[in-house]
Amino acid sequence: MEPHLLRTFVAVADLGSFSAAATKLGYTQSAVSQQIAALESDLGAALLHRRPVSLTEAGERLLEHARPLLLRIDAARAEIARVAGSPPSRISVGATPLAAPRVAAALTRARTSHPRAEITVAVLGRGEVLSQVAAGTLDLGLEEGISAPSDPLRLPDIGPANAVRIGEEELTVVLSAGHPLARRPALRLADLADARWLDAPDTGMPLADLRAAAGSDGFRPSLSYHGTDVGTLLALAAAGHGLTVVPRHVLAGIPGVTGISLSTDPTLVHRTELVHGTLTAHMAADLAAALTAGPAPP
Amino acid sequence: MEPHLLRTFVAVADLGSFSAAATKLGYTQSAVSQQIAALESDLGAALLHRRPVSLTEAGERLLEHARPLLLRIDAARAEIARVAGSPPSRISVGATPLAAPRVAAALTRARTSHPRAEITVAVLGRGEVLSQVAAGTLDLGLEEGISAPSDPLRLPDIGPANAVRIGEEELTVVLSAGHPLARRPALRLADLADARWLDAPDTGMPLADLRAAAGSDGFRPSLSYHGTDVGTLLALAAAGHGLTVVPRHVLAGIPGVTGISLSTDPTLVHRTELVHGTLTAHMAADLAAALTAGPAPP
DNA sequence: GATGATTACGGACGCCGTAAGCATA
DNA sequence: TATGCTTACGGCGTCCGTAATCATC
Repeated sequence: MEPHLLRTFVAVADLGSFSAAATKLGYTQSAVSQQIAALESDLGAALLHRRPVSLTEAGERLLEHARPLLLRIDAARAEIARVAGSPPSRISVGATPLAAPRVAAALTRARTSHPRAEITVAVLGRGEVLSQVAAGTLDLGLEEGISAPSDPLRLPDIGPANAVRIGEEELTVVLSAGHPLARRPALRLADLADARWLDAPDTGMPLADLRAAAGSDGFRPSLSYHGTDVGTLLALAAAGHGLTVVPRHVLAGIPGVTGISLSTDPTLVHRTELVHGTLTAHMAADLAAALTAGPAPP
Repeated sequence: MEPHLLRTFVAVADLGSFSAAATKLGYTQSAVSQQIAALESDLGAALLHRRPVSLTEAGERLLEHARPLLLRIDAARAEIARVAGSPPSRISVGATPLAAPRVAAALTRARTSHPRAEITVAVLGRGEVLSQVAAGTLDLGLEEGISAPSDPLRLPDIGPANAVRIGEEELTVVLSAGHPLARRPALRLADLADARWLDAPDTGMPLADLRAAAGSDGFRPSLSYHGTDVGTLLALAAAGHGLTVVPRHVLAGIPGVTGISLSTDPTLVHRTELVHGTLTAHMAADLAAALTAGPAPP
C-alpha cells in the first residue's frame, strides 16, 4: 500500500494499460508490472484482469480508496510546505465552470475591500479543482454538484473542515426548446434515465452522479464534450444532442434551451462549496462571506 | 510519506518518545530516529522538537492528516480482504457507550426478523469504534457526538458513504442535583467554559469537541475517567467532581443528577451515526432501519 | 551519570532497468 | 506475427540493527 504503488495502480486503471501508465510515470513496462504484482501480493487479491486490462471487484474497491488517499497525501504535503515557507502574498482561486460566475462576482466586491491582494483566477474541469487545492497549486477552489438540501457534497476530504457551504440553487435539466418535455413544469430525474444525455465530465454534472442521485443505471451518453465552456455545453443541448443538468441561473437569457426544474425530486439541489487547505481557512472565511450573499448574477 | 513512516510518526507523537514508539512497534530506537529523519527530510520540515519530544507546527498539521490516512488504508485493506474472502456469516457490531442503548434495543428487534444471524456486540471507547470498523474487526459501528442539527458528524471518512444518520437528540449538561445552576431551564455551552469538567474521553463528549463547539479554549478537566461505564461517569458528576455532556435519554431515572438542555445554544444536538465498510452497506441499511425508529429506550 | 536521541557502518532486502519469455489478439 | 504483460537477473539504493557518539536532564 505504499503511495507510489497506489499512484501506479490508479494510472493503470485510468489508462487501461500497463505500458501507457509506465510511460506516463517514467517507469519501464516491467517496473509497472512488478509494482502491480507487489500490490496484489500485499493485498492478497487480484486487482486487474490482463489482456485487456480491467478492474477486478477488489480493484474497484481499491480504486475508491486510492484516489482520496493520494489526494490527501498531496494535501498534507502542500500544507506542510506552506507552514515551513513564508506566508503567501498571492492568492489563487479555481472554480468549476458552473461555479465560475460566483467567483467573478465575489472578486469584484473583494477588490474594493482588499485592493492590494494579488489574485489569480482559473476555471478548471471538475476534478481538477480539488486535486489542485490538495496539491497546493490553488489556495481556494469552488466545487459544486448535486446534493440533498443542506447536505454537504460528497467530496473526498483533504483535511479537517476543508469545505464550507456557499449556496444552493434549483437544479434544472436543460432541454432544447422543441423537446417534447419542454413544456412540463417540473420533472423527476429518475424518469429521464433512458433519455439521450450529454456527457460533459469537465463542465456539467457527471452522469455517474445522476445515476447515484436517481438510483438508476441509465443516463447513458449520446455525445461527449470535453472542455470547460458552459456556452458550448448549452449549445449542444439546444441543438438536441442530449440532455444535461445545470443550476437554474446559468440558463438565464440563453436562447434555444428550456430549463425544467428538478426540485420536485426527492429534493435535489445544486450546491456550491468553497474548498480550502486548512492554512487558508481565514482567507476562505473572508471569501465565503462575499460569496454566500446569494445566487450568482448573470 | 510511506505508511510505515506515518505509523511511527503517529506513535512517537502519541507516546511522546522515540524509544517508547520503537518498543511498541518492534523497532530499535535508532530505526525510529532514522524514520522520523527520513520523513522530515522528505517533507522538508521539522516535525518534532526533541528532548522533550513535542510536535512542531508542521508536525501538528501532519498528524491531522496521518491518522485519517492510516485509518483509510486499514479500511481499504479490510475491504479487499472481504471481497477476496467468503461472505461473512457472523456480524460484529460495536458502539460507543452513549450509543450502546440503541444497539441493544435494535438487536432485540432484529433477532425476531433475522433469527439465525450470529451477532457479536461490543461497547468500546470512543475512537476505537471507527478504527476497528476501518480495520474490519467490526462490521458495523455506532458513533455519536455533537453536531448542528442535520449536520453529519465530523468523522474521518474511511470510504464512500460509510456513515448513515441514526438519530438526533437533545444535548444536556449533567450537573449534580445541588449545583447552583441546576434549576436553570437551559444553558449555553459557552457560558460553562470556566466550570470544572470531567474528562472522560472514552465515554463522554471529548472536551476538545466542546471547545470546538463553543469556540472557546476553556473546558479544562478537573478529573479524568478512563473507562466505558456511563454509570460511573454520571456518579462522578453526581458527586460534584465536574460537569459532563450527554444526550438527554441517558439521564432518565438517574438519581442525584440534573440534566440541563443545551438546545438553546447555536442549536447543538447529540447525533448518532452508523458506520460501516461499504461491503456491509446492505447490512447497515437493515440495521439502520431498526435503529432510526426513535430515541433509545432506558 | 543516566536516559535518550543521533550518527556511523555493514548486511540484507527491495526496487527498477535490461533482456528474455510467453500469451493473447 | 505483433503487441503487451510477465519473469529472470543484476546493480544500486534503501532500510534496519549494532554500536559508538552526543546532548540533555
